[in-house]
Amino acid sequence: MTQKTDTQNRLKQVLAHLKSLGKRLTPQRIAIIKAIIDHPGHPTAEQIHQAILPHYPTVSLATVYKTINLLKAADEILDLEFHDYGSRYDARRPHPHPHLICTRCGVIMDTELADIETLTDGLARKAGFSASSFRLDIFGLCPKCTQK
Amino acid sequence: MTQKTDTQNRLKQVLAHLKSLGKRLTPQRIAIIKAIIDHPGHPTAEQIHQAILPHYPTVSLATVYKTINLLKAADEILDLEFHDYGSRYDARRPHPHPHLICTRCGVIMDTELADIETLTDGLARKAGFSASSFRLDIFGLCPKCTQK
DNA sequence: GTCGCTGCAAAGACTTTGCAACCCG
DNA sequence: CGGGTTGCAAAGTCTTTGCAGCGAC
Repeated sequence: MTQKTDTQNRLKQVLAHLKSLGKRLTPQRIAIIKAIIDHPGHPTAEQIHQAILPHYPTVSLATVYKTINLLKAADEILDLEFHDYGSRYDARRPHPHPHLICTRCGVIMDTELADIETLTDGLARKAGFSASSFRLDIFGLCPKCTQK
Repeated sequence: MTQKTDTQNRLKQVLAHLKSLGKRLTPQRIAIIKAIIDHPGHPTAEQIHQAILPHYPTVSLATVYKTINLLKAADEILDLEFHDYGSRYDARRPHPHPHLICTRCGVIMDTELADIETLTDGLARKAGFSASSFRLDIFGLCPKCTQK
């Protein structure tokens, strides 16, 4: 219930932002963005495409990529580029946050670390950098795979 | 001087490890590994290849990739996979460490953070993960690009 | 009605693979 | 000498791009 209204609000938020940027809200875009936000995990472009096909059988994978790039330009999506697990997207929480990746089953979990930006900013400043973003991936075994 | 013996020692260390794994030390491999270690920055596969060609004109890019994968399997190289800046390699310091990446000029700098593994291990444990590795990239502007 | 967007197919960048010849140990 | 390694070319994966037609505003 709360879950549902959350994703609905997030969808409205993203669509409003795109509109304010002068972008057109085509049915394809709305369907793609909805699919990304509704996905419980961190879907690949292919998975997003598959989720939409039942509703819009003519939507092409190219349009999915174009929409993802649109969202990236608007800072409304997080693009996790893995060579081993493909590019994964997160439009629910576009703000950078650490991820835990299971090297056995490939599951990706979100985490939070309150002072992470203080830490990365400090590291950057020491070297004369001005930090604007970060990415922290922690690889290991998830609870299920640890047991086995 | 010290710099030179450092890279020489590192080269010997890597070669000894490969030998202990039963791998053959071909001239190509030695040249490739030396080129990666001698490179002051974080070279691409292409840059490694170019660095070797004057000495071994017949070495193919495929062999460079194969050797890189050999080093990865032996945990003797760090593979920084960027979509925007290509895959970059670091055979000097194969142990994971944070990197600073300039989003304007593309320079990649090494950093150290003493308690980083305590931090990542803690984050992982909270979620029931057992961490084995990590990657921390901090994006921003390098000192030179900040000035401009 | 305009001009951005879509869908198709083709191109593109990067990396891996198949295979015959080669050569390290 | 045997089997790992090399070099070439071809294949493979993922993503982007060109372009004609379409449709959101």
